[in-house]
Amino acid sequence: MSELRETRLEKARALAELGQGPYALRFDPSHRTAALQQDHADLANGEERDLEVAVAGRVMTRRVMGKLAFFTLADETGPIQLYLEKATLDGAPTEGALADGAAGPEAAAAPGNFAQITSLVDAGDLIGVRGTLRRTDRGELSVKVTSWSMLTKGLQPLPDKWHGLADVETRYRQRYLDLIVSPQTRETFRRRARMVSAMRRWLDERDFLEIETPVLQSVPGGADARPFETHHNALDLPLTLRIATELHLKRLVVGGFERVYELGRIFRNEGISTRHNPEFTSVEIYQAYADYNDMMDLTEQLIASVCEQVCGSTTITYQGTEIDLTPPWRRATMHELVQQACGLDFNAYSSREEAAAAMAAKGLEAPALADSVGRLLNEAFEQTVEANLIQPTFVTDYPVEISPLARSHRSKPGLVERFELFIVGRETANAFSELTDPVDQRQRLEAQQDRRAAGDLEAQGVDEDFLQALEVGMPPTGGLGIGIDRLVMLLTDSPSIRDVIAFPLLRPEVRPEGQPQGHQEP
RNA sequence: GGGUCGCUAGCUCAGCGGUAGAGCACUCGGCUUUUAACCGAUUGGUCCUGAGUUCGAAUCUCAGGCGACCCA
Repeated sequence: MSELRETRLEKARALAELGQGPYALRFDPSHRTAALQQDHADLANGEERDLEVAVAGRVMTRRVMGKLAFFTLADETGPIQLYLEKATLDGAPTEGALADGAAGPEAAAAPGNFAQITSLVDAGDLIGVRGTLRRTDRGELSVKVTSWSMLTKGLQPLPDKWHGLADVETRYRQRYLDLIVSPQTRETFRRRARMVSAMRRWLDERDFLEIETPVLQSVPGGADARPFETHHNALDLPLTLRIATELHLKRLVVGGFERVYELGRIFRNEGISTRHNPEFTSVEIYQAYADYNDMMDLTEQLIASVCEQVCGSTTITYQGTEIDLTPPWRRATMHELVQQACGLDFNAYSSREEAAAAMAAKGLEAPALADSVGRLLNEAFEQTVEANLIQPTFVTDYPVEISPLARSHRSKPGLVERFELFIVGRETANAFSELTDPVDQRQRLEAQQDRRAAGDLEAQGVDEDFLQALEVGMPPTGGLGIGIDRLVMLLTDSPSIRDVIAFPLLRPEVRPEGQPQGHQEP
């Protein structure tokens, strides 16, 4: 059943007998393949260039024809063809083919060498080669190999070289295989890394200080979500994984850091979908002496800048739809948007019953948990507006009931100075003029706790330590949180959050009892 | 949580009640300009698991597992 693996193990033993690893210590590539492709684009078909190069990578394909063979070798930057000629590999040693002691003995030109590389090297193996450059008659830049060494023998075959890895489950469970054979997957994670890096650079350049705050917390807060629960043994202390970084970053603002941010992992004990993974990455940004209007400006500039750097433009295509991220973005209040979408003016309702009746008349659902006009407004928004906000839109001025950490609106009773950013129908950012009044904040959190007692598992608790910090005095502050994963989805045209998380959470794979992990057999 | 779809060789898939198949990969033979190399031969299976219906189940039914998508 594991004939493939057994065959490869035998080859590994044969290589060991030849003094060829098969698990080398190191190798010194002189170039990466993309650089060679670029630097020698001028080399004409059939021409050789007398430049000694050394490249290392994974053998992706093999084409053996008698006394000549072509392999495709890929390093991180891409592929290059290996030109393997029996006459060259079995002939007299050349000067450049001397063994690299640190890499172990190399098979330099010697009788039988061609047979060895063609019979002992499989697709999937990692090898290092030395040779000169040659562009073949068919126009493929190649390394004409004079010596080679096995760096790591692969025991498992690669996925189908033509169809690649189509099974999504395998792509998630064995992401390394996906990365080996799917250029698109590699590009997605490169782009993600560039995005995160660009974001940090943008913030650092503007004097924002990145400070890490605790993941393990006694009181989860800063968001409406259920936490993961864990336990500290030595202190015999129940703890939860953070559901937001908000409350600690605000403590830092109290402490005098006027511009802080944290880009890191958040954990929410919730369902999984194309937009949700239980652990995900957010960046929260706090700027003293700023309000939510400033944070809208900041959000536009930050995201547009990152997009420009990563995609080369602020106009992108997501799943076939053109998205224009060029600032400024549309700003509209939640009330306006709901009224436009379904004709209901929530300013006109003085009781929940009135609002619920109006919603029912429009065929909208009014769940029992939505026990106020404000919560119903939010319901109406989610049911009629949210999915249609395709181009970037700041939705502003939320009901106070669903925004316990945001400052009351300067002129609109019952509302707070809050916005959420929607792009392609998805919540991508959330921000407020922060609530700095400790008395108001206590009342808001206590109201949350009452809801929790009444059965709302996502309602927040009262963080006394945070309230104490507010009593010391927090400057007026604008706060912003951006969902990094959803932004990566947007900028990499990925339909699912699992496409932008290297190892998304999956149920453990069931394996036959007593069988080792992986696909190998006993 | 509900609905729909999927799970067959290492990979990509066909087969849909009558002996488990193809391409690629692997193994062997041939081949000095291939690039999905080609030609010939061979090898490879817990048809996701379990129960049921049937003379006979990969195929039909039920339950379960894992996944995808949609909905809440």
